[in-house]
Amino acid sequence: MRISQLFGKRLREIPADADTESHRLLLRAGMICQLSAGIYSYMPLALRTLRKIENIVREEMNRTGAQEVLMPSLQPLELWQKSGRETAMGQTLFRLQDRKERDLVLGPTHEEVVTDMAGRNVQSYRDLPFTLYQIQTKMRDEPRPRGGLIRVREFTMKDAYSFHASEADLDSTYKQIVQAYRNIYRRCGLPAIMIEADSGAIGGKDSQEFMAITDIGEDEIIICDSCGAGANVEKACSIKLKAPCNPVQDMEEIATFEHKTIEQLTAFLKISSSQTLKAVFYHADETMVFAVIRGDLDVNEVKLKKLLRAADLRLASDKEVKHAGIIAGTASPVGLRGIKIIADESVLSGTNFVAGANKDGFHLKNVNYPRDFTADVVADIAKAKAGDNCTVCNGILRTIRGMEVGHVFKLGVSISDKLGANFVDEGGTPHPIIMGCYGIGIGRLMAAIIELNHDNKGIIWPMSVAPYQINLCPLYSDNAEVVKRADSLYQELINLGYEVLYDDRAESPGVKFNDADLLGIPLRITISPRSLEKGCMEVKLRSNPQADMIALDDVIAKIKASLTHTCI
RNA sequence: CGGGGCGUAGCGCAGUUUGGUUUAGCGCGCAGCGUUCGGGACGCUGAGGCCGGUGGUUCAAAUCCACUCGCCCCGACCA
Repeated sequence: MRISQLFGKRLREIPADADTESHRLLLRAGMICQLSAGIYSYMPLALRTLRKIENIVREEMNRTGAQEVLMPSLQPLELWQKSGRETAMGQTLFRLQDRKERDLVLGPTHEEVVTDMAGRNVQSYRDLPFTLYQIQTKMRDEPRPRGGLIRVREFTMKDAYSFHASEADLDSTYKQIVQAYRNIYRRCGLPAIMIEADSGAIGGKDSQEFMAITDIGEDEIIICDSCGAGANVEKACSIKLKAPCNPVQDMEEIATFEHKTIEQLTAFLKISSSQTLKAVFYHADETMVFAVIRGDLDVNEVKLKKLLRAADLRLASDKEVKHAGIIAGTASPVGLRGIKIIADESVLSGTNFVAGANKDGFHLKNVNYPRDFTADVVADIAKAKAGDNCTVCNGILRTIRGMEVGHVFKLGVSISDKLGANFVDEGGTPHPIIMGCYGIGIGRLMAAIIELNHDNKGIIWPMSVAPYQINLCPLYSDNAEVVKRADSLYQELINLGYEVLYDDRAESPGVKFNDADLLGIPLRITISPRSLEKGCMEVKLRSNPQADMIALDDVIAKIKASLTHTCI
């Protein structure tokens, strides 16, 4: 491709609305064009990279034995009502009606459609197992699109679904797909780690996410450097610091005046926050929930929501708190009646806590579980944090941020059961098909690759996903010898099957070099009168500041070697 | 949905507080000609705007008021 013919302008100035590096670079390189919030066109360079990523994904999926299909974006709302996920998806679902006023949705994902299709084509355990996948457009009315391609409303996703007669069989396919995912990230030049994840509203057993580690990532990850275990903070468990344990003493009321928050209370009483109990009130599906946790910890709302099996969980309003007879600032589980109490395990890991007295200006000293109060449920509802200990190896945990570039989980029968997708076993008994599902956002993967592969000049594409392999860069377009050499090398490289971006413009060297760095094509070949006088061309890797002067006769061999060497 | 910011030429911005000196400007980019050229060259000439939209106030609105649409960021949310 000649740059003079290439559609899409490179920008010198940084677009004002772009805050993340991948967004800025995608815009500056002329790769994407925004149509609306979270809705983008992919221009020729971007599409080439997307296609390469798709092909890597396709190869690795095919290698697991998965079969490619293509399912519709237009889906009857009815299917979503049947699966029960219409409400779970809420406003994220794009809805529309056809001319007969039948309700449709634009598919945000395809569990429903694929399960329906599987159900129609499976009768017996003999028809199982199989895995289907597609590379297709998803539409989600995200509340807040952001960061260019990082969170968008219309995007391409590879989504795969596996169908099994047994859990053991699901486990084995799951492992294969995880390996395929690792291969995909490696081949795309994107370091990604696998962590434990919450399976979300969809339910299911195991769930893992693949994360590209970057500060602009939307997820917080708790990670252990000693054993390598990692988990999304939504899911992470940890061993908390011990609170002082002393002989149990009698409970007594103490005046604490205006000291209401944990900070004020600990300063006033000169104790550590781990010697206090904190109360947090939630509104879970129309009922009030009172959560009790040690004062030095925070409630993990995802864990709590899951524990309560609540569709909706939010902090209770001041009004609701008051209505429940709770005095905020000195709320207490002691003597509380008529409200569901959930206690974090940490209430067991200390003694003689200071808790509220549910009486303005007073707190209770020496509160002990279960002597002084009991909970309906005692469970782990605490947020893991940096400095806690790893539950696997007791190492010290730390926090990093990550960008989700893949998600796999064991769905089980949650969808197939509702949609009546059954098989009969050897004995002729029907069972819902056991499922797994596996997703990779292709566009987001491209954005992640840029986030992790760039410098202050521009993108540094890994060879495997670069829009072109070679940037042919002749300087001084009025020099006949340069042009002749460049034209013939361009033709020769194309004949050899290489993908070449030929900078045939009459621009100054500075402009060409800067554009080359911005576009990030892995190999740059510079042809100039100066190098030709020495009987050479200049060969340079984008990832390497040094260029090599290569004798004309050796240039092709050098290019071949460089490409083989940098191909992943 | 809560909080903040922004809509003026393809891009980046000034002008808006205090309405009139603006025929609405600057830089980049764009077109033509010439001189240049190893890390975003220079000169000359030129094109390009219903100042997001609608309605008001006024002799007069990019500028004041009301409504509205759109975009970005933080939070909530996120199979």
